[in-house]
Amino acid sequence: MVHNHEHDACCETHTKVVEKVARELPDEEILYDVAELFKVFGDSTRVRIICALFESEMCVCGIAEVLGMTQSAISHQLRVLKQARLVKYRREGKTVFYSLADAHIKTIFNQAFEHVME
Amino acid sequence: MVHNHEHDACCETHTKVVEKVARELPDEEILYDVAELFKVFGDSTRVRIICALFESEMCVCGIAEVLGMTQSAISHQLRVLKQARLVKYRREGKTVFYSLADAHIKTIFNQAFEHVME
DNA sequence: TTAACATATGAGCCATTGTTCATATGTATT
DNA sequence: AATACATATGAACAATGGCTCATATGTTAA
Repeated sequence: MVHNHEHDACCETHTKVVEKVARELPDEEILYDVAELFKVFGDSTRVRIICALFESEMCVCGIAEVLGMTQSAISHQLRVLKQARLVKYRREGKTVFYSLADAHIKTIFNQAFEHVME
Repeated sequence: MVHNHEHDACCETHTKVVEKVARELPDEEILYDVAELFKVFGDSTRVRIICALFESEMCVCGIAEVLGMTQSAISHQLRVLKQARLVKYRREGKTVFYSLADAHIKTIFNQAFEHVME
């Protein structure tokens, strides 16, 4: 038989906790946005781009050279970072320089580094 | 013609920056692990599970009830969180209680919330 | 040991996504 | 205007990933 947990013993017992947690959980929409933000961070190419930009603003082909990837691949990923408002850019002649747009990024990444190095 | 950026004007001009950034970029392996960590955070179901566990330890079917999802779906995601060493669990009879295993998670999530709410 | 409950897991399906390739857009120089 | 360089973008393909369904494992009580 397929499980139906609406009225099983375990959840009956813990109804108080379930209701409390359900009440205090942040809005669906915010949780979705947080997941979307982490999704952007959840790719090693984008992580490497962000870490490169921690050091200095860079042009697209500069980033491509540092990471050993094609200009097209980098440009596509910069688009993702741009849409998430994580990078900003300025044009200088033919060249476009990208840099980080948000101060929270550094804090988030520092904590992440601490976690993976423990 | 296919672009070849090994010796173009832009990267010639910015060689200094490229070399500096390439030198200071963290190890490949660490950057990969950081991306893997964010990948785990980059799903709204897992974000909701983590936020639920911020409030209280919970059993699997309790989490399933709070999120309105099947026990199987939650169990699969808890496995991912377990493998990333983000949650721990204790058994009490038939029930398994999950809770958060790492203090960095709270800090990372607080910063993420601040970013999406600005 | 049999039945019932709580959780875990493997296979399969559908959707998402990162890269490549080709090409378009934008800018400066001649 | 024509060429060259820097960047952006669309289509297509392969790979990844989350959920469902069925079933297995683990635990307790009768």
